[in-house]
Amino acid sequence: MADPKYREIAQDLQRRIEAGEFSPGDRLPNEMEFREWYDASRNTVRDAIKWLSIRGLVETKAGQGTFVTQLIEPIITTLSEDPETGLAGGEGKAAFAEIIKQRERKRQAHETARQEASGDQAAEPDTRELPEGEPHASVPTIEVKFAPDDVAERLLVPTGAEVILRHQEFYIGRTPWSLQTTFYPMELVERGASALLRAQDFPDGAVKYLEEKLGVVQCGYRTRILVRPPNQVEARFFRLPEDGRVPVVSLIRTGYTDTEEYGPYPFRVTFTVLPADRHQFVINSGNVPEELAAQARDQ
Amino acid sequence: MADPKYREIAQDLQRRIEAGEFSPGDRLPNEMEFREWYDASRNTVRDAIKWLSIRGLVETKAGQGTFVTQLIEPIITTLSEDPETGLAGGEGKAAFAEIIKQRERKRQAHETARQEASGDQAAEPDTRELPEGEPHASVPTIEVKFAPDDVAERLLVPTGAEVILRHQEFYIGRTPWSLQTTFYPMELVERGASALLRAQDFPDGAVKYLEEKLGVVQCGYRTRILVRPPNQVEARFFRLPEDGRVPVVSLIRTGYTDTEEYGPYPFRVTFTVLPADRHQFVINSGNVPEELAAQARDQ
DNA sequence: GCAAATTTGTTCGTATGTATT
DNA sequence: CAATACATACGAACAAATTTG
Repeated sequence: MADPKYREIAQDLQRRIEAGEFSPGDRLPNEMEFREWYDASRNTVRDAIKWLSIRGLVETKAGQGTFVTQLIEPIITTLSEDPETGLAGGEGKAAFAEIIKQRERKRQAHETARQEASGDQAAEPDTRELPEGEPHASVPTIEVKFAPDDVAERLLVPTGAEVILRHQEFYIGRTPWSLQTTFYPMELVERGASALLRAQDFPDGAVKYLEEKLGVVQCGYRTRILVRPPNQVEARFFRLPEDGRVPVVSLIRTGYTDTEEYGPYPFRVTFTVLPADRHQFVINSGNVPEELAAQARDQ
Repeated sequence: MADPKYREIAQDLQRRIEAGEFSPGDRLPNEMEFREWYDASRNTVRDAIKWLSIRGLVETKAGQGTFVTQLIEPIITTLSEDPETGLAGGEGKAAFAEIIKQRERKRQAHETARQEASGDQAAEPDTRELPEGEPHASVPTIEVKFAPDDVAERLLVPTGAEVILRHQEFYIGRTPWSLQTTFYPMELVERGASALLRAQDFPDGAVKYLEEKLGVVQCGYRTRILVRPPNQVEARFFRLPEDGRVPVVSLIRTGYTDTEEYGPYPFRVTFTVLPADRHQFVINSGNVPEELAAQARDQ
């Protein structure tokens, strides 16, 4: 009992929103109106709105008003290998194919839904949109740096050893999609993989290049997934709301090779960062019947 | 340019914290002192602290003060199958073994670190602690319900069909760890799996039980991963901070079976919820040399 | 066990700044 | 340029949680 007033207001508003009194995208009454509704001061109303905003239910826009958050259609990334192509999910170009496929599925689902919509109590139409435009990558930026702790630990090189850093930004049309940074030990360049230092894309990916150039075959990889608040660079790139409510997912993928000469060792570590509010991930284990795998809406 | 005052203060404090002027767990000066430091009103100082608090850098405790957030040692869950045991990661009992193993590794790492600590500029000691006590599960609660949309879609039953819901809470010692709810189609009970309705644990897991009882073998499963704000029940169970800054990770795992009689079909869907600030996930693909897999600290 | 002191939390009022229409 | 709506900033008072004496 006896919640503070601003939370009572927030919860009443949450109830109203969830009851459908306001729909996603709707503008809410302005602060002055709420002041009268709830007989509270403007600051208290603002506290309530802030509480809802942090929880992602509403968004405020200076000069415009407060709006019920529009759900975002999540982009889904498969992190397990494709059993057919054997391709690693979630990285660079490999992910391009997936977003295209997902769009196609969505289009088909819409068709089906339209045909079935002869029924009356039709489920609410899914108005969420995937970002428009083609997926593409920025030109990579290259740096040679001293390995920070976490990179050194993963590449099994001494802290402070020189490593190559290749950084790319990915977009879907004009929507920022992901930030990706890969570290390679300098040793690969010394052994002849000089193209790692050139600021240009590898058409089939850097892993493929290393395989062809040096015979360094990726025999396996480990992906670590964690969730954290965005740093300033990330918040700006992804245009995340100022209030810091949207976390990012960080994928840390260490690739291993195994040669007779050197034995097994890690040869690259890739950090991929994505906003957590518009990305989901899928892992298939064993035999998942693709045709049944529900394209269920997310809870 | 010209950031608002409260953000200038917040960023100055962030810089000081990151520079080590205050260490994790330290109490910061109180609001009145900050008021003098920055020549700002108490409310402005509070706005700055709130900004840091949402980003997880500090925590406020009424009557005590504001503290630099203590890093939490993440619990790591492997979502790919164990190549030896073939066991699904992240679920119920299977996860118990992992936390035990992780603790053991941590203990060993500490030993090693102590021996190497003869060096001078020793890396800061990792003071983060894993939760104490043994992992254990609550007695399951059972319900028979009409399938909500998302469950129905995943189990390929009509919306509103009856399903069995088994819910459990997992703890490590007295620390809440995860909430787990599994839905089974009613049909499994009709075919004889009546123990699904009994409020008791399956010592080897429900999947094993269904295999032995009905010959329903899980041939594969798909795990969907998403991040979202906690609902009220989750926030209370996990004792998440009131300010709503800690999101939860939701794992949705659909298990498939494939029989000659019925063909392939989904036979269960499990929703697992974990706080995102103290959990990380790992997926192994291909051949990852276990002895090399870095126990790196997280960025 | 209680009372005082300390510290953050809530609520009001008011004025001015900034973004958008 | 004017009107509207949210954002920032200050001041003040009291409430609630916690520690300390």
